[in-house]
Amino acid sequence: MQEIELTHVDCADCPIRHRAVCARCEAPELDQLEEMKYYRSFEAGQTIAWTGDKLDFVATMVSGIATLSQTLEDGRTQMVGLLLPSDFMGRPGREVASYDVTATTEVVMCCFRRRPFEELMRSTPHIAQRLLEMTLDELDAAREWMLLLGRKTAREKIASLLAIIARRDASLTRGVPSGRMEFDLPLTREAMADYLGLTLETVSRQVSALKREGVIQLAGKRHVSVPDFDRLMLETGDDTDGGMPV
Amino acid sequence: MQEIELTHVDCADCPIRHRAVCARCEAPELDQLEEMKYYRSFEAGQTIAWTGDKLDFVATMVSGIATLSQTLEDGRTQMVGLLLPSDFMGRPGREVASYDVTATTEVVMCCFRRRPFEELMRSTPHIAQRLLEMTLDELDAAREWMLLLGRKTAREKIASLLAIIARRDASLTRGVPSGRMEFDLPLTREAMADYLGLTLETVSRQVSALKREGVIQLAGKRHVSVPDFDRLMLETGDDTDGGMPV
DNA sequence: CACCAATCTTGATCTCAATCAAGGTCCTCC
DNA sequence: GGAGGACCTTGATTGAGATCAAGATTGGTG
Repeated sequence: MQEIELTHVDCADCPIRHRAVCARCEAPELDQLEEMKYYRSFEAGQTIAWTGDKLDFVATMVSGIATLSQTLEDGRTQMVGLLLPSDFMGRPGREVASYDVTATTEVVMCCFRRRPFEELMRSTPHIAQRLLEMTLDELDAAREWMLLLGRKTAREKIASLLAIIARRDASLTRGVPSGRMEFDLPLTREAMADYLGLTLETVSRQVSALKREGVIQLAGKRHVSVPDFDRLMLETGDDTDGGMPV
Repeated sequence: MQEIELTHVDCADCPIRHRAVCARCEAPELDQLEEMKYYRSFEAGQTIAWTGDKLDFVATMVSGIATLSQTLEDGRTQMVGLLLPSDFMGRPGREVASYDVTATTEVVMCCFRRRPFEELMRSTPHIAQRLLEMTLDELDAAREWMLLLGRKTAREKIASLLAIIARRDASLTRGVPSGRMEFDLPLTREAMADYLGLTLETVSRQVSALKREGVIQLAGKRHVSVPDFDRLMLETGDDTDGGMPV
C-alpha cells in the first residue's frame, strides 16, 4: 500500500471529488478538501483492509474496482458492496473497517485523512448532506440487492448483474442504456458468485446458457456484448416499467 | 390513515425524537421540531404507503412494527427493512416511496411534514449528521442481512432472525443479551419467510426443529423464550467473537 | 515453445428447500 | 356453542442449485 505524491488537480480534472464529495463545485471548502487529499494505488487482488483493521482515511474511488465482503466462520463469503469509480469508501465516525475491502483490478483512490475530514464535515454542512445523499443511494442499492439474493433464480441473478454492470458502465460515458451494449466483466466467475450468493459453477452454467440462447455474446471469457438490452432486462425478473429510482 | 391531534410532549416523554432526530437534547432547534411534529396511527395490516405513492412526511416510529418490502413482477416479495420503535422512515429529498410500507402491528408514528423538515435540516447541520449516522447504521444492517440471504442455511436464517429480535428487544430495556431471554415474535410465519427469503412452510419446519431440540421454547405460536442466548447464537453461523459493530 | 497455474466449463450426483396437499389450532362473531 | 377464517404444522414429492470430479482454455514465464 504505497502512497502517491500529493498532487493538486483543479475541479475539472477531478470528477471524482466533484461527484462524490462536493455537490456544489464552487463551495469555498473545496480548497480545504483539495489540500487535504492524497492518492493511493493498490494492485489487482490486493487487500485494502481486513474487517477489524484500523482505517485512518476515507476515500473516493478514482479508477478500478474494489469489493466489500463479509465471511462466516466456516469461510462462506458474501460480497456486500461493489466500489466503482466515484464511489465513497469508509465511514466517518468509525475507526475500524467493518468489511474486507479488496481490489479486484488495479485501484486508485483519492484519500482524505479521517480526522481532518471529519472536522471539515462538522464545520461545513453540505458535505454531510452530500454524504447523506450518497449513503441513501447505497442503501437503495443494497435493498435492490437483497431482493435479488432472497428471491431471484440463478438465471435472473446473472441477468441482473450483467444489467447492473452494463448500465453503470454506460452511465459514465453514454446516456440511457438500450439496444446494443458492450463491456468488460470486471469480476471473475468466483467474484460474481460471491456477489450473487451462488457457486462459481452455477455462474458458469448460467452464463453459458444465456450465451447459447443469444441473450449475450462472449469474446474471450470476460468481454460481453449484449445485442439487445431490453431482451436482457426481460431475464432479470424486474418490473419492466419502473426502472431505477431517481 | 387518520391523523391524531397534535400533542406537545417534552423531551423526557419523547425518547423517539430524542434518539432518532435529536442527538443533543438541549439543542435549540428542538423547539422547531417540537412544533412541527404530529402523530399518526395505523392499524395492524394496514398499508402505510405503496411503492410510487407520494409521501409528504418523514417520521420516526413511536410504537409497533412496520416493514419495507419489494416485489417482483410475478409477486415474489422480499422484505428489505424492518421498522421498530425509534427507527426513522422516509427519505429527505425524495417525494415518492421506494418500497411498500406496511404496519404489521398497530403502529404510531411521529411525523414531520417533509418540506419544513428538509428546510430545518438544511439550516441545522447536526440533524443531517444524526440522519447520516442512522442511515449508515441501516446500511450496516442491510449488509448483514445480505450475508444472511446469500449464504446462510434455513436453520441459520431462523436462528439469526430470533437473535436479532431478541437482541433488539433487550437493548430497549435491559443491557447486554445473555442467558435466558423472552420476547414476542412480532411477525407472522409468512412475514418471517419474506424477511429471510424462504417459504412459510420452511420457516415453520425450522422453528419446530429448534423447539424440538430445546434451543427455544414456545408458548403459543408467538411467544418465544430462549433458555440460553449463546446456544442460539451458535446456530446463526456468525462469528462468535465479533458481535455487532459499534 | 513447453510448462505451469489460474481460471473457466461441463458432467454426474446429491441435498436442501420449494411445492403441493391435507389437517390442525385459535380467535372472532353470530 | 358452532361456523368461518386466519394462521400454523406436517407429510410427500419435486426440483434448482450445490457438490464432487474431470477436463479445457488462457496467459505468463523460463
